[in-house]
Amino acid sequence: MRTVTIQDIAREAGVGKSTVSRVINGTGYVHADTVVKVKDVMTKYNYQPSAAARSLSKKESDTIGLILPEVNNPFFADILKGVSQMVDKCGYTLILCGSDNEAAKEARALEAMRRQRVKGLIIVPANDYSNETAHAHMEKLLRELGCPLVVLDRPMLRMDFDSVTTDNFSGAYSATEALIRAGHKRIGIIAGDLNLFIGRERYEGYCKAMEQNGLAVDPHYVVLGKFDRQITYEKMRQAIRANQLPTAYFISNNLSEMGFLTAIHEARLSVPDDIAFVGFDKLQGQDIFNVPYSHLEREVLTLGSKAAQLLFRRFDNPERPVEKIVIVPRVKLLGSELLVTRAEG
Amino acid sequence: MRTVTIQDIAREAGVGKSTVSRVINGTGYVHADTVVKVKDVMTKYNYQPSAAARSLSKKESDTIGLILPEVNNPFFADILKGVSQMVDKCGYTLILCGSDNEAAKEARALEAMRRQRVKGLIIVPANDYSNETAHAHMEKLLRELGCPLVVLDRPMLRMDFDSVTTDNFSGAYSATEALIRAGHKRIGIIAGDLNLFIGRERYEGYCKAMEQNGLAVDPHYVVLGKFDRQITYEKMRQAIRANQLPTAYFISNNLSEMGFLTAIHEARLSVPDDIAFVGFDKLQGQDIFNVPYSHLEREVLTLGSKAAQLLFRRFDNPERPVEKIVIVPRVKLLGSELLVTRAEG
DNA sequence: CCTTCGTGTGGGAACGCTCCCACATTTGGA
DNA sequence: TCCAAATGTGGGAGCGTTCCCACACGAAGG
Repeated sequence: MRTVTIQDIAREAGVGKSTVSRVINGTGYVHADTVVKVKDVMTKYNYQPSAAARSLSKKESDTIGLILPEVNNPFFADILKGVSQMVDKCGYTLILCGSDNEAAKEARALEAMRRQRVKGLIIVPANDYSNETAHAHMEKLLRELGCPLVVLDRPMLRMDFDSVTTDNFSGAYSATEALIRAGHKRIGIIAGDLNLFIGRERYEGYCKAMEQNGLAVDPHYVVLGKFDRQITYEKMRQAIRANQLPTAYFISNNLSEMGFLTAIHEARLSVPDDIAFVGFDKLQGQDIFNVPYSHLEREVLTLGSKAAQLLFRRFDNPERPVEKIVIVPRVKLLGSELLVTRAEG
Repeated sequence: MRTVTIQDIAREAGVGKSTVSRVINGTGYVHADTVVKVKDVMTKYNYQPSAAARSLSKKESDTIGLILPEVNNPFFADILKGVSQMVDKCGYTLILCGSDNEAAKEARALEAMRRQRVKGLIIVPANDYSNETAHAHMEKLLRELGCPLVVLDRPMLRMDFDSVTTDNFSGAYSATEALIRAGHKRIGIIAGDLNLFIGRERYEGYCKAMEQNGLAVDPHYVVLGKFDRQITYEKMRQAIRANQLPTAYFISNNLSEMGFLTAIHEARLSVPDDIAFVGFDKLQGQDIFNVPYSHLEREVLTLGSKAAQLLFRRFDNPERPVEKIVIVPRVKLLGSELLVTRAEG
């Protein structure tokens, strides 16, 4: 039971394969009657043209590659959804690879994408390659790709690629400022991994907001959670036991937030009476509990679909100038009034 | 700047393209020196063979298709992770499509998979096709695929395909039984969509456990949440307002659980003192709150990787008998002692 | 009337691989 | 010593498309 080819369809319909090709692609002149006849035969044999043969012949595939650090992290899953929907809507096929945040796996994924001759690639880099050598290596890999590329979420320094990223600095700044406006003076930060670009940006946004408002950053209130749930949990336990808590925290990401909350609940501290906070991105299902879990909100699905759109726009016009879209997260206060009551002198 | 082909490599290395092909695939006889020479040239030119040309020639691709109802639902995201890792590990490339739980989109995804000539397909059906016509149509589509297939999570009746599914009946049964053993007599159910197979199975498991233990199913305690968060929330509000609560619930899935908890917290009821429950699948981050959120646990990542393994085993031996793996979820009680205190006379 | 253009159609080369076959060289056993 | 097997290599057909070119026909314009 061989798979049916364009030749089979042509023979059955009594036409040449060129005509069938024209019907499939809707190109050139074909008599209306012929179109009907050919389409009938295609339906009858349930024919689907081979993408491999087509892309070999056209020297161009209809696939879009996507490389994500972790496919089941809710944040990346949302990005995936956004990309997937847009890719699907525009008639492309999605090839997905996970890098598990490892440069080696990422390199392998890039090789797979090259073998597949993807028409375009969207990548959330495995890390931010702030190290010069690693950065140069990655840059080389991306250049070698030979297809349009969109860098998503994690910025790559100095790279003139299209990108969709978040304004981490201003996000952290406005989150911290919101706490200050609510009357807090002693504000801490659960910092992320300061070796990562986004970790530093968020830290600096926090510092700047403090400084601008005449508040000092107290090193005792800086918790190095490294974007990790377990680490954050342990550091927070320490801080609680040492009785070294500020009145509020800016928390650098959702995983740290989970570690933070676990420690807080364990110690039977209540939010925001004992401790207030604003987190970067919301926790899934946080709204179940009628507790004021303020956070920075960004349209994550939109991140993904915008990246895909950027790619398609580059297909249409390869010469257009590099476009860097920056998403500014908004502060969403779910318990602002409670925050105010916590204000100190 | 053309992409470099096997011919280019052959010319540069001073050998025939057949030899290069043998080096790439590690087949046949090639002199050790020649291997080194060819590999050097490939590295130098950063050559990657075209997957399209290869699969056209071999009449077989190295891609695996995956169709999921919702890519950003944490449950399916975990499945995706499991599949992705296994597919990657075995040197295949993953093509992903989302069906958004719509039969039409699913059919389009299947067409894409056929065009891509995927070597195998893993599918979580958009719905359970309990309707005869819909079922027959879907069955036809799957048969036409012409490649090995694994049905995942949602069983398709009467279909002799390899599959990995959950024993929903016994899961619901043991969850209900756990509540009974904890001393509860008045036990309700947040039922899922009873038009869906898994919804019915879970409902029947609950009924059976009640019956076997001499307890009656009180229709007042049957909440039809349809696996939907909002619907469950509203129905629960009603039940609370009408003061028609059992002492415990079996909850059919994680979305219902979210709706349930929202209503419970809103009414300031506490778990498990006012109301106890066991849910199907755990809520992400539920362990943040030191509250006894008992649930049915299943290794979701494993679901995905097992499906991939099943597929690969069928590649190795197309004639092997159909294998149906059934995962039995385990009851995980996080507050069993508290449940007991709630026991009635 | 012949030419030109618009419309409709078919054949063949090319895309970059794999795999079969042909052939050359070396090795080893009778 | 000779022949067969093992080792090593290259060429060409074929995979299923697209696309260029050739061609056929009728209508319109000179």
